[in-house]
Amino acid sequence: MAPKAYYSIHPKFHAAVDCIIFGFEEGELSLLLLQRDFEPAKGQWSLMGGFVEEGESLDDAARRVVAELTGLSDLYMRQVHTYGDPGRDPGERVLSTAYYALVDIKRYDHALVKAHNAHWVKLNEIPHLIFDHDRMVQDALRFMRYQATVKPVGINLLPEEFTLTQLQTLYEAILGEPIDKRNFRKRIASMDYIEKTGRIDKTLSRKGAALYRFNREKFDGNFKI
Amino acid sequence: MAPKAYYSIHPKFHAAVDCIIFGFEEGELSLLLLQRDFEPAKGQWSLMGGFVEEGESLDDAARRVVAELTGLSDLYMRQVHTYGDPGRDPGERVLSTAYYALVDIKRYDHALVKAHNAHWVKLNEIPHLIFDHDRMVQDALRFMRYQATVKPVGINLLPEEFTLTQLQTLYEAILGEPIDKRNFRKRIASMDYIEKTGRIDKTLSRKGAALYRFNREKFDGNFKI
DNA sequence: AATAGAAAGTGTAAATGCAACACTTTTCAT
DNA sequence: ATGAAAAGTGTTGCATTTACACTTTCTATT
Repeated sequence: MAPKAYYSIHPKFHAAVDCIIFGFEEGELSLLLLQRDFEPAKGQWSLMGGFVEEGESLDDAARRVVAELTGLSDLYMRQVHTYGDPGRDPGERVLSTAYYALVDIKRYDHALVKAHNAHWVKLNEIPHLIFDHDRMVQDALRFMRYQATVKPVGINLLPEEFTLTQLQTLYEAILGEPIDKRNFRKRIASMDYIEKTGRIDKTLSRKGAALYRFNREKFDGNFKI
Repeated sequence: MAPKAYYSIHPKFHAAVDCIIFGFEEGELSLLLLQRDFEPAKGQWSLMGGFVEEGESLDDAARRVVAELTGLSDLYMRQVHTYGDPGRDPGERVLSTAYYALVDIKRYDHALVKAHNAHWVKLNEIPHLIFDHDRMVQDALRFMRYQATVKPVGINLLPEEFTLTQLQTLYEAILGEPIDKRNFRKRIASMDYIEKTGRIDKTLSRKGAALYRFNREKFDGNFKI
């Protein structure tokens, strides 16, 4: 076994997680940001974060922190990067691991979000954030965009059932460019894991649009990344 | 400013870096692994790692750890992922950030590697490693393979000047599949940042092969990822 | 001096995937 | 009855990728 000194001669650090929480509304991506009514950096904007506790994995800490703010515990989340420069937190040294989360904006707990003084902010209206959170957002956005091109993670931003128009608008928001409707629908049609539910949504058009659903089993079977 | 208690009520953790060091020889990728002659886990195989010290960034710690083993301080390195499950290190709780490094196998310091009881091990001969190092290797390999498909990071595994045959063999090793010579050379010819030096290598064939070099300036100009 | 061996180097044609492009259908509110 | 608004639907050209085999050059050997 290792002698205690093997570990104890080395320093320890606070560990935190910071979460880039993406939502989708009005055809645009938004982030859930805190206007901090607490120290440190009271009054400034930041990501939702929190310290890692004893016996808690990084992934669990990120899930807990996001659930504290949104009330949602079943979100799609991915680790992005760990930021460890000395001085990145001017108070004490903290290593922070960034995670991104994808939220169906119809589902989050409005009361919790309000209690934290958090707000959905559209991507192109994001204010300057504290510490290195601006960079975290850039890194998370790039990573999420990349993932969205190789697997349908974006679907986690939509309700369980969605129309192809919603899906296309979402991908236009994620990629930041318009997509041809016919080419888009051709591509979706070739993905057997995006399947018609048979139900029709009539809230957005007179004609009504077919509702689709993501079939995780078919996807996991056909696809490995 | 933040009250001290904001930080001090939270636990601190040891922070480490573990390095997946790739090399290329005999047409195959290898990793530089330690056969540990020290505790913990003496006698077993592991990645080269080390603790993060006060005032040292994660990137700096990773560079230091790789330099301790190879003597090389100018390597291409990238952060892969941070592993923070409680119990991942059976001794004490340690958060470990994995980095991969690419080494020109002609350049490393043989004495240092020998002193650490380290060995180059071909990818398909890798023994079971301690803790979660097996998973780190899998994650690093996937990440490095992906990066190699979008930018020419593989070139960091070759000497300053290299032949097209060497480059092709390297990419075959990275991607794990054979590549057609004519198609490969057509693609390389379209990359103006891989340029002929005018020099000829005669060590590998009677006829001699043109030596090429990576032009970082041309690449950075033409290409953004 | 001839030659055999070994790696370097070179072009074309078919197939596939991707991008561009505009009109019809359906339904409901007026 | 009709106008408005969104849903839905195929084809063609272009570019990229893949498949495929022989010639050149040099030197070590005989």
